[in-house]
Amino acid sequence: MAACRRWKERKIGSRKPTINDVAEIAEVSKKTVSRVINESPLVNKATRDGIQLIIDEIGYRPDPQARGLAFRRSYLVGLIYDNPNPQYVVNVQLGILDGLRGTGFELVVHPCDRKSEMFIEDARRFIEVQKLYGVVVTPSVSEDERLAEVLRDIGCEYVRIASVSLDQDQRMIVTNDRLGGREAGKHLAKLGHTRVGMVTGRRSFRSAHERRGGFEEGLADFGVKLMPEYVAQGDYTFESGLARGAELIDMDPPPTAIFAANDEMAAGVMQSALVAGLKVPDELSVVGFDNFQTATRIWPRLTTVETPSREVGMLAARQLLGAAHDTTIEAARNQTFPRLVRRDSSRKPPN
Amino acid sequence: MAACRRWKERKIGSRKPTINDVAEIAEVSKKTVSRVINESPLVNKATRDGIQLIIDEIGYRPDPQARGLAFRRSYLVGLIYDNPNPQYVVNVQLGILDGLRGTGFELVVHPCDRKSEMFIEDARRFIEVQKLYGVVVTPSVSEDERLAEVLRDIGCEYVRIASVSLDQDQRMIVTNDRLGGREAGKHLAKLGHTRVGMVTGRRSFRSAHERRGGFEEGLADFGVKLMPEYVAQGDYTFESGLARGAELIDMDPPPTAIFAANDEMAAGVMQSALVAGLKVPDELSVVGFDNFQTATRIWPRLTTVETPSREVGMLAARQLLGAAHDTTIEAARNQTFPRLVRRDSSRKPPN
DNA sequence: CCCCATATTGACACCGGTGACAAGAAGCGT
DNA sequence: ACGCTTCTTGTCACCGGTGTCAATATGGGG
Repeated sequence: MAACRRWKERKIGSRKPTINDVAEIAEVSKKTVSRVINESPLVNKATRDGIQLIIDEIGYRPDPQARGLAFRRSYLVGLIYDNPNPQYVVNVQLGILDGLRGTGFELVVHPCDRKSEMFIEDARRFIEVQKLYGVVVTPSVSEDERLAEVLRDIGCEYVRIASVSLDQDQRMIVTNDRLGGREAGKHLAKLGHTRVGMVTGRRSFRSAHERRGGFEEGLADFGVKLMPEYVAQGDYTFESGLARGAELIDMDPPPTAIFAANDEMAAGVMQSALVAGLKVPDELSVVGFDNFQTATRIWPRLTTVETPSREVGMLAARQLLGAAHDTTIEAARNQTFPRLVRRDSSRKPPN
Repeated sequence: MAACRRWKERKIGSRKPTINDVAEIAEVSKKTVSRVINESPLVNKATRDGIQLIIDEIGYRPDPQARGLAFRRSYLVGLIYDNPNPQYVVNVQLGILDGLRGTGFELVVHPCDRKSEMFIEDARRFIEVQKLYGVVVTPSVSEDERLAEVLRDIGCEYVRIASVSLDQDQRMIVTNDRLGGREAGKHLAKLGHTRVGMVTGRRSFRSAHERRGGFEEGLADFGVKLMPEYVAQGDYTFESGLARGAELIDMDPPPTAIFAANDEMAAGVMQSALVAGLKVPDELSVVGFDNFQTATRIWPRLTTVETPSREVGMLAARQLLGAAHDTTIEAARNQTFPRLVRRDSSRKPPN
């Protein structure tokens, strides 16, 4: 084998080795080498081993562009998102990369603006031009059926991440936000809260309805009812949490606990409580959703519901590739479950 | 022109049009079409216009893979980072995408672990295999000279983002953290603080030294000295801010103001003040660095120094591509300047 | 020993672009 | 009219892989 290293020095120099180099050294046709790198079963074991040895020795890596050209698709996976929360995006990204590691696939990011009328055409062009192998779509774009249709139309593999199953086909990772909301509701009800408020998420996000619905269910499990007048419409921004929180606190009587549909809004609610001179958690309990960094940076530290977003990304990537290497040992899970993280912003109601 | 659309229907069907289709419709050789899409000046204007019309009409987009194969490089830009702060990463990412928009380049993300011994080889493989056109490197990997050397070695375009200029060649975006530290120092000194503490950043990060050095300069501008015993070694994590903050507060006499080298640590310091029953800003002023979301989520809202990270990303992308389209109208700026954001966590010292 | 099915390999065109170079047309001076 | 530039375009091989199909061994049955 040292021979082939010398061979390499002389013949290839510092150039990146190609399939032709491997073929020449192994004295076989490039097609045979191609079969080896594609793990075709039609190669004699001895031949395969010999070629593999040479490949390892000279450090040959097939060129994804050439391969893609011949295969008519690339070794790229796209991440389509319009989620404004950086922590979420980065976590999902990391998760996808976890799932992609060692597969030769790379991740191309593509934020988009769902409000723009061009975004569908944009995404389509992006996918078609790059011949993406597949894409992962996060909320809230993942809820756009037009996009899903385009994806099916152009025959691109895809996985949608969403709080709830959106279609019959299984190309989804479901985060079960409803169960998360339920955890929050049960938690507050068990603590003894009965006059409970909520700041909901942006109406156009599916998760907003799931989280609210789940919350009501969780309360109902303990016979507590979420009264409509204690429900304020937020939009997942800190500012809306601040404003709606202030309104709820201002009611007579005020709620003894507020569930905000995400941590950003929960931080807003806590700040409005602070401004109003209300002590959290003694006079007001607050529960959030997401368990992002903010949850532990504010004081008191926020009780919240966590969705394992990095794991979600990994599962999405696995599912995407599973469609390729069609036999992953086990069918990857296609959903995750939220869990309650108890911290210092919730306790039993006063008196 | 309607003719060529009909032509398309009949001949191409729903297939993605290729350069051959364009050539056939225009009745020229594919090489001429190639010249048009590459904006070669060696094409007759009439010919060019005719071909361009057809291209637009049938919606032809050159295949980046084929182009890349022939050009021996891809139309991909890599982002290499190991920065743990999601907000920073996302901002830079968005900025790069801003700078890439409309150029046909796409962004491939590649987080890495600087502590791993393989990370250099990893990055090299990533770049070579994907034949990246260029890469953007963020702190703190950007400070790794071995990586820079590898990049030069394999002839990959690159731009390093760092707090201070690291090499003679101009492949950098400099964020001038020293000036930011100075702003913080001047701010506290002007408020009248003289017994000032600091929690520094991780020693191995260049920015930590810049921010500290700048801070000392800013204080010195007003005759204030940063006493070594009031300097605590942090590592940019919230936890270190919490611990070092508690220690500083515990000193006798305690500092009347603390500058933390990033917002995460500042949040920690503020939490430790809260725990110690110290009122911010009345009894203790706190200033951070970064102006990330956390700064406005905690209470009181944090006075901090902002680095325009999205703009940094955009400039990096521009500079990268500037090397390609070698005449951008004006030489893009290659540095940014921090600015102080005054909020509620700093005021004049007590008594 | 011959015939045929199976296992293994290679030849060749092709994916969709590009570079190098040559060829044809047009304009110019003589 | 002729030779020489300059402008414009085309031919052909090539980038580094793949699919198709044919060619060549190999082994078992009659």
